[in-house]
Amino acid sequence: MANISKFDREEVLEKAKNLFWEKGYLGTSTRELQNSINMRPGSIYAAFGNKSALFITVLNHYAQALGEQMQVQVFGQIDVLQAFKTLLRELVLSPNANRPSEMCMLVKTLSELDESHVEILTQVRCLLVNVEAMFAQVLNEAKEQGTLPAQLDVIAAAKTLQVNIIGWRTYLKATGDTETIERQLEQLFAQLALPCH
Amino acid sequence: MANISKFDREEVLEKAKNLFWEKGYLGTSTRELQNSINMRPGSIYAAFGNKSALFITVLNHYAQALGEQMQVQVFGQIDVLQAFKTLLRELVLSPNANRPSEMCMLVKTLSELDESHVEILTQVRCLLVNVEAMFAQVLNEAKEQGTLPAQLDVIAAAKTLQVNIIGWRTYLKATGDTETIERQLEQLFAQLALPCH
DNA sequence: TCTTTAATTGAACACTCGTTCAAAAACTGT
DNA sequence: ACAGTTTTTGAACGAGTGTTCAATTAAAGA
Repeated sequence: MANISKFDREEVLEKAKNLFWEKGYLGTSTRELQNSINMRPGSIYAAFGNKSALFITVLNHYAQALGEQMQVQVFGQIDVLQAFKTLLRELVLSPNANRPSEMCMLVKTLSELDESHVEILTQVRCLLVNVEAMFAQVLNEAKEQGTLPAQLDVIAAAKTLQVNIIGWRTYLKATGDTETIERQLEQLFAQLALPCH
Repeated sequence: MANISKFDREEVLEKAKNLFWEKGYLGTSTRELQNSINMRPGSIYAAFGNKSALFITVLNHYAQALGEQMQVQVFGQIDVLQAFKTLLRELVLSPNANRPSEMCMLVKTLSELDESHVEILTQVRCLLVNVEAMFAQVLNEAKEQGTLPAQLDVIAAAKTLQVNIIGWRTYLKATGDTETIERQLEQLFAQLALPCH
């Protein structure tokens, strides 16, 4: 088993992430991967196992980056709800960011693979649960900060957020209609702030 | 150019649809396709061109079936909105239906492919626009029937429906949590019926 | 410095991919 | 029944797939 230095490993995972994110799991060949991360097949297999194991490692790397971004840009802020909305806008509408794909990598993977790739799907499902939990955590903290009504069902609202974000990013890839999504995002947050529903 | 009888062609497209829908465009090999539709490569290529052309034909077949279902099960009914809601519940929650995938085939395709498959993506985008237009048509008719308020912005509501359905089906593949989606579906229709927002 | 251990290389493997095409079979019209 | 046309067949092609492994290079320890 090979040992890559922590710095290199980060860089390698970042490049692999960009390629996988853009082309998908099936659409990415190991040959492209080799060029992208500048490693020869033997080294890759020594360090990561095989294609699917590398992919799962990349998925975890992707999710962890998201978690860290949330930690810094949301939970570290005074008004958590406002910060969350800002991050979401940046993440979904991304006016400038040159992401490999408009889609969330987790959702893209969930969409492209059938149940014959159980290991990968299981991991994706697990990571999506984590994301939803983070959303719930944000909403809870917002409740404590008084920016959301006390009666709000946080669990249900987190699920609604998840569904909408998935829909938004996919819809954007289909239409590019940012105005509509901007409006829907605004409307959803307005709805959350309502005393009851 | 081969000519398949209309009956056979329908059957072939149906089987190809089921395979492509389950495994995706990249995940389906022409070899599997040959077995599934029981045609030899030469015949397939004579009848449909190549893999991507066959796939596009299948996509159109898929969308047309959806359109016909809407025509019969929604526009043919007395209460259009109610019928639409029923169809949606069946389509999204599908308690018994053994569909090849929980996901919408158009969305699955949109998700899995990057811009290197322009022809396919373009067709998917076009078909999704048609679906959204059908939604708008339903809402308009519901308005005329008085089951939706006159002030409703039909175009915006159709987009909201589209986004939510995409989100619901994807979320269901991730979690299998039908109760949540059932609740969200109910909530969305309740919201549409509100005089204003 | 020299031996031992670890990591990297890239050619090669067995297989699958999408696609083609000459030959065989099945129809058509007379 | 026969010639002409269309359709189907399936072996074969070249390129690409994920993966392996003996040989080479680099690192570590004495």
